[in-house]
Amino acid sequence: MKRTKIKDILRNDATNYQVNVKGWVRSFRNNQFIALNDGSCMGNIQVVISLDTDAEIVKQINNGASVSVDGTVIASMGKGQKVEVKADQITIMGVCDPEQFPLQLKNKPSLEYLREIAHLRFRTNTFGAVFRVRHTLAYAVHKFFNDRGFVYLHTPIITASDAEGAGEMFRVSTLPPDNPPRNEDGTINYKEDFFGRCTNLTVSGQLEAELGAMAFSEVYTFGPTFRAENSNTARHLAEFWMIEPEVAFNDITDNMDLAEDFIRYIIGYAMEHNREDLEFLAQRLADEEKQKPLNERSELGLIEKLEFVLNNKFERITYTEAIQILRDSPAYKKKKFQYDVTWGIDMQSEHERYLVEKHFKKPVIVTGYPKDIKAFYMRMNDDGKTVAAMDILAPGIGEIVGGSQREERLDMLTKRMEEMHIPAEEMFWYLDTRRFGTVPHAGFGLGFERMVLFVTGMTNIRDVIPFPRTPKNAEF
RNA sequence: UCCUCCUUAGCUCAGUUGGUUAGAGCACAUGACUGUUAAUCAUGGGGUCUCAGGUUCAAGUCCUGAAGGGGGAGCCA
Repeated sequence: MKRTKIKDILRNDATNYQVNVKGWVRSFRNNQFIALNDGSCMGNIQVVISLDTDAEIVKQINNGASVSVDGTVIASMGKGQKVEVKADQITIMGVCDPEQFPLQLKNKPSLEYLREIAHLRFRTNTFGAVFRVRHTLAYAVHKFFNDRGFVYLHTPIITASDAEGAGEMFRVSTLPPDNPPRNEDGTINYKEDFFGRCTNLTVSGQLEAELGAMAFSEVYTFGPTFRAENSNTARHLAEFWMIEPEVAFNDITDNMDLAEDFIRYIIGYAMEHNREDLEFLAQRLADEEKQKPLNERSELGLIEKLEFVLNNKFERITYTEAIQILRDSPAYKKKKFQYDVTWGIDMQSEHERYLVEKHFKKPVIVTGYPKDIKAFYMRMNDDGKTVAAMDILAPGIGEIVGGSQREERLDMLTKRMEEMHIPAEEMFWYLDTRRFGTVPHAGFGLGFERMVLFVTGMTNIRDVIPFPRTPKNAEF
């Protein structure tokens, strides 16, 4: 018989039909009742086995074992579930030695412990929910852009440009690490390397996406990104997924509108399609918050927070206004900030958190940053001091989006590159877009895992990517 | 990378001022029960107190160092 997904049995009330279900045992009670889960949804189906089931088989129905059950869906005779499967035949597909199985669900294993057994943690309610939501968000990303006529552009994973300046990169090389060929001055001779030059894993697909936007008008990338920074925080990964739309003819305001629509859309899509998972995660978060002192708890539950974001426009302020708000704040006057606030500073997390979590209590888009703290490709404003950058700051996460209108004027761009010591010769292909039919354009980068954090209410980025890569950690 | 805290049974955690044989719940094993809902009940096994040094008559407990992890910061998405 063809397998029926547990989700499909649970979501309709029909009874008295034959099914085959397959899955993993979550709980076995009273030598009779199996809570079976196949990952298709949060819920388990209760399988009832007959009292005369072979004792050898009963013995093998342990937590974690995989079983296949032929039976009849009936209205449940017990409380706690509407329907259940009365088993005619049960076979053990894979035994699971309870003495060795490291995942014992009844022990309330901590997130930190589960991270050490990341290969098994999908079998928990929490991670089941997180990764179903992650999937839905990823699907919604593609759907959003596809529905709006964007071209999904696969930008390279391996790049030779060392001019992006976005932090430390992972080198890609086939040279023998213990004895690489060297130039006369002792430096490594990359001419003998696989690509004939020094290459790295990408830190951003933006520059290439801009090339695509100069032909398709609107493109986006969604792929892995690598940063070799020694960042040990709950918000950083060495390997993460980034979404980078790039749109010709858009200015900074269009860019903000796009980012806001996009974020709202994918949240709404997850709310619609993963309601059960999100409700479980909301409850999990609420339970976790009960452990915290009152003043550290969030005012809104997870669902309420997401609904709030869906129903309220983001606050839009300029950098200059942000600085003014901070300087006028009671926190500043009482000298609560560790770092001083003056125009020109790169805002510290304490400043960003104050704006988002205390002052506005919602996502905030900050525009018009001083040119000196932003990248070379951002468009110079008429004041000559600020650039058309935008960061979106989210409560609890910090910077979730970083974007800008790009400098489309060749003379301005080359001037900025000179000032910031970016080698223009190596970037001829980038500058060519400004030479041959340049147009105003804008785009942004959104850290996918940070988005998943925001939607699931999880607090450590290592718990929203299946197999996290962080400094000193590349297990699995 | 910096600051700070933590590391005791398979998991989650107690462990008093340094003092006899280091405890609990869950998990696990054996048995009982059989419409259970993290099933329940009884019995039982299970410890290099993270590691390496040191102080002391005596160290899970105090000191030094290392490793791993958490929280915060920086860098950023």
